[in-house]
Amino acid sequence: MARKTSDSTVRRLSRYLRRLRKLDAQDRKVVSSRELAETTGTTAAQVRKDLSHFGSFGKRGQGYSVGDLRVHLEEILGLDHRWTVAVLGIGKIGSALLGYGYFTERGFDIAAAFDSDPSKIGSELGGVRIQPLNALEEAFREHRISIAIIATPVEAAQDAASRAVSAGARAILNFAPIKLSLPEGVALREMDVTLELEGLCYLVTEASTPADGPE
Amino acid sequence: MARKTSDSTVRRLSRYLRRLRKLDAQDRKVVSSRELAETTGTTAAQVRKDLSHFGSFGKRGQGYSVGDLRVHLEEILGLDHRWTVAVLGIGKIGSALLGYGYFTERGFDIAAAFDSDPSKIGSELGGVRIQPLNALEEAFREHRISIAIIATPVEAAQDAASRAVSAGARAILNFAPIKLSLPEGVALREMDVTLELEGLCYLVTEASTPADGPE
DNA sequence: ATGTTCTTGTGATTCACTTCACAAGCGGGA
DNA sequence: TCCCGCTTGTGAAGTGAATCACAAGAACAT
Ligand SMILES: NC(=O)c1ccc[n+]([C@@H]2O[C@H](COP(=O)([O-])OP(=O)(O)OC[C@H]3O[C@@H](n4cnc5c(N)ncnc54)[C@H](O)[C@@H]3O)[C@@H](O)[C@H]2O)c1
Ligand SMILES: NC(=O)c1ccc[n+]([C@@H]2O[C@H](COP(=O)([O-])OP(=O)(O)OC[C@H]3O[C@@H](n4cnc5c(N)ncnc54)[C@H](O)[C@@H]3O)[C@@H](O)[C@H]2O)c1
Repeated sequence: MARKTSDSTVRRLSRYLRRLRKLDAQDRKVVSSRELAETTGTTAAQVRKDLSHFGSFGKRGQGYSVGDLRVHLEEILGLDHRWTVAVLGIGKIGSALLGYGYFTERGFDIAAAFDSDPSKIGSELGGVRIQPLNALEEAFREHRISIAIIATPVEAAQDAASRAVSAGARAILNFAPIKLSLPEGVALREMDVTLELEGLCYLVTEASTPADGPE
Repeated sequence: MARKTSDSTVRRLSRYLRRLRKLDAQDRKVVSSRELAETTGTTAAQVRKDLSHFGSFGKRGQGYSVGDLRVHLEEILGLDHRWTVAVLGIGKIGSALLGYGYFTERGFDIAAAFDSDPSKIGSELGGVRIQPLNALEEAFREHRISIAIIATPVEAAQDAASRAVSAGARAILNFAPIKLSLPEGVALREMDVTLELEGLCYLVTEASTPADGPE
């Protein structure tokens, strides 16, 4: 079964799942592609195409069973089990992540936190003890950590990421504004606030250029 | 001049600019599309296509002048002047943003911060005083704030965003995991950590399905 | 001048994602 | 049983972005 699902499809699937979990909590039994589309910001046809890529989960004339589709999506996305995560760099962003309660209920456990600053080591945040970098390899092995979140200063980010990968990380979520180079096969996503802000600037600027009138 | 630049192009332009600023600081005079591509994670042809959409800034056989191209990109992206930003919700994420020194050197000034918690109001963080929500309209007017960053709990996000828009915000950067509905013409970008994490889970899961062998 | 080398700018092409449109199918009512 | 309203699943068509490939041009050496 040769998958080749695009990033944008995966992002939408995540959104559908988020919605389905909410509907499930509200005891809704079925949902149509139209409703799912409206509440996640896409089109009904897109929803059906996305899902049809993995199987046919709906009933014609009726819609999708909220519970069933939820389970299917969790399986497709690999969210049918919990994931163990490590955070590297417990500064402003790292601390915020350790204190973010929502991760747990979404299936992510922050199992370890690392910092190079001796004065931070040993203290606890969000129930996680901050460890020195030399404890990294063992912690990754012990907790079978597969995802590392990089929240170090930009100069340290590449080293931190490489080390996490050597220790067994198979995916990196990077908060530092730098292009990481990682070995083939390691997944990478970026959270780049400045990049997004600059994108907004472009849109605002473009929208207010008086140069071109309507049409 | 009918622009219709795609999001992905704008994102790349931001990356080029980031690189150019660094090269400029290092006193590099010229750069080729090839080098720019390699250091930003794309292809030379893509770099040239992106730029050619706005004009021809290079010299054949030589490459691009770092300084000139930098200025052009700043102008294209609307980064040839400073932008004033407000943060709504000064909790874990909001505090991290107020303390993020890098914004200033990238042309963004956080001019105002708002929170609904009376115990936070009046205190200062990163040189910005936290204000009550009822000061929002005046502050937006006074500082001509056009970008609002939403860092409130998810339940408060829609209200906060709507209020910012009414007060004059033309762009929203949203950290809350919810689909905001905003009037036409207001730009929106999302920072959704959980969505990115879930995307990573999919990639890791997919990469390790033993089902399909190589090719 | 002429040739050589290098790199841009850009039509043409390929590729991938989105939208369209409709047959297939389900449930309910008469 | 047959019909009707509704929604899915999916080929086909449409759209837009990425890649290719090469002529045009710039500098420099001879
Ligand atoms: N604060 C923000 O709002 C914000 C916004 C966008 C991006 N970022 C990026 O996120 C990253 C972290 O930002 P921050 O504001 O939390 O920085 P910070 O300075 O508050 O924290 C960085 C932490 O990393 C630790 N550290 C340094 N070197 C390390 C190493 N080699 N291994 C492990 N830990 C190490 C430091 O001791 C410190 O505790 C930076 O790359 C920054 O550019 C931050
Ligand atoms: N902490 C994280 O690492 C993290 C990660 C991803 C996403 N988020 C999202 O970012 C948002 C903020 O998260 P946080 O962890 O900083 O939360 P938080 O609870 O630490 O802070 C929220 C702040 O918003 C304030 N607030 C509440 N209602 C408000 C209103 N109507 N107007 C203005 N301020 C209001 C609260 O007083 C509080 O100070 C949430 O939506 C969260 O889901 C947080």
